[in-house]
Amino acid sequence: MDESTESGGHAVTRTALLEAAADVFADVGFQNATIREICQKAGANVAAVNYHFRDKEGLYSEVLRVQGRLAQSRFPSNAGLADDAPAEQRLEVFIRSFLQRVLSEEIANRHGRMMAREMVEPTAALDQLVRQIIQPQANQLHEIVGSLLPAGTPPETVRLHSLSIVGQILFYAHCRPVLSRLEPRSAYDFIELDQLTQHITRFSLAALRDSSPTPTRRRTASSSRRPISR
Amino acid sequence: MDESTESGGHAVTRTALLEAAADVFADVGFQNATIREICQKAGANVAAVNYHFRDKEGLYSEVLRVQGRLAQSRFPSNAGLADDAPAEQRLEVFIRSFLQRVLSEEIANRHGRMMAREMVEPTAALDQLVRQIIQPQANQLHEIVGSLLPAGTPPETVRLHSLSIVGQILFYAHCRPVLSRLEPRSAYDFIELDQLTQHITRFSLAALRDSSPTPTRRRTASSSRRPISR
DNA sequence: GTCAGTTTTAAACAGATGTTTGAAATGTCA
DNA sequence: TGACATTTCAAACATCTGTTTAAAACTGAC
Repeated sequence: MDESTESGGHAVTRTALLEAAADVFADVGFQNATIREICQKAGANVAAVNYHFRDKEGLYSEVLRVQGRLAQSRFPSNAGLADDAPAEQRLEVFIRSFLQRVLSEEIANRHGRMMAREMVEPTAALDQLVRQIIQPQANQLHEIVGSLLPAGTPPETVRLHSLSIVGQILFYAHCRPVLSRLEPRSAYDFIELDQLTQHITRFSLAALRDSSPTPTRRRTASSSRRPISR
Repeated sequence: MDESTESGGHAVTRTALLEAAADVFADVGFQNATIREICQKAGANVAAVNYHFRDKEGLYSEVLRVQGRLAQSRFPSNAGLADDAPAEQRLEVFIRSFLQRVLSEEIANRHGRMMAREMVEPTAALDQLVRQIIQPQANQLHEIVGSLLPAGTPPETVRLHSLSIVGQILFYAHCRPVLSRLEPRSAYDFIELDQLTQHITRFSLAALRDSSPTPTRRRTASSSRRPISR
């Protein structure tokens, strides 16, 4: 009953389920995925999921685990760049591999799409994901951004700048449906990785270079200074 | 049977349904919302939705319509700013009201949250939304960004820069679950509108000022030049 | 070949959910 | 008031979906 370690033993059905489930979950998300569709794709009986993974959620979190490891080896964050490479270069590499992880729809990349969904409509698995995958990447980006900003920049400012970079990247993952409707015949549908990487890198580097003192409170036009209510 | 124009006649149930539905749809999205919960909140019978709006989707699109008009008057995009105000100022106002529309969780703002959901997990209503709401805003932003970039900047570059700005904004709307988990005790949960507006405005203005020639193709480190497959 | 353990299977179960129905209630207007 | 249309209601209907069950099929060691 302990399946926690995929302990060899040709569990062909189990593997087929993981494979099919990855496809379906990445395509339609946890909620909209049906066990029946997954089992059909896997050529298995409806009861197979419950037998091998306890329940739908067990299958989901296992898929997340497996695909996570897969993605990590497929698109390593540092992309084989030396740790002492110039920060500008490390930023570009970080942005490129992030874009690949999240945007690429090749078969290898169901993880990115699952992550994108998990960010917007979280399941119970998000906590684990944040700890194991998102947090380390955030730290890495903070380190890069920190070394691109003047020494002594407060951590909060570093964080805000990092988030501005991540936001630009994730936008293309989250809002693709809107983009393709905005300008159907434009290049939106057919984004080239290099072009996008270069734009976001340049845009962000320019912003970082020009980082004015620190955005501590300054009154501006028509500002109402009210917190965004929760 | 033609309810297309809300033709007076004190249809109290109809109104209550629209009100309750706006709450529920904004909270949990179209899929996860149940007619039974909406009707209970509205103090109406389960059949009421089908009677007044044909079906669940009819109710949804009507809610979207009504809330759209409401939001437009609540958070006007130009925020009462003169059309000939300096572009820098127009950008700041644009960013602030966008943030308000999308992030604010006050009662008035169910539309922003519905839009955010619609962008990530579209329903049939997205086409209409893009045409009526998103497209005009995109044009407005393009105009602002265009006038901040050197004359003669190709439209594609203007678009990329605009998207970088929108991405920063929407990030906070879409990824809040992740943010609050990343640093639970930090200011993530309690974002102040002014601080955020100022950061994104400065970040973007700096990037726009420094807009290098045009990011037309240049080979960089470890670049693989492969399009992001669809 | 037998037998214990594992895996698969068809069927049914249980609950949720959008929708329909036909009667009852309510409102409108002459 | 009485006749007609509109609106509400409880109940049932039809699907869909995750899960369980108990029997059957399979596997591998002896």
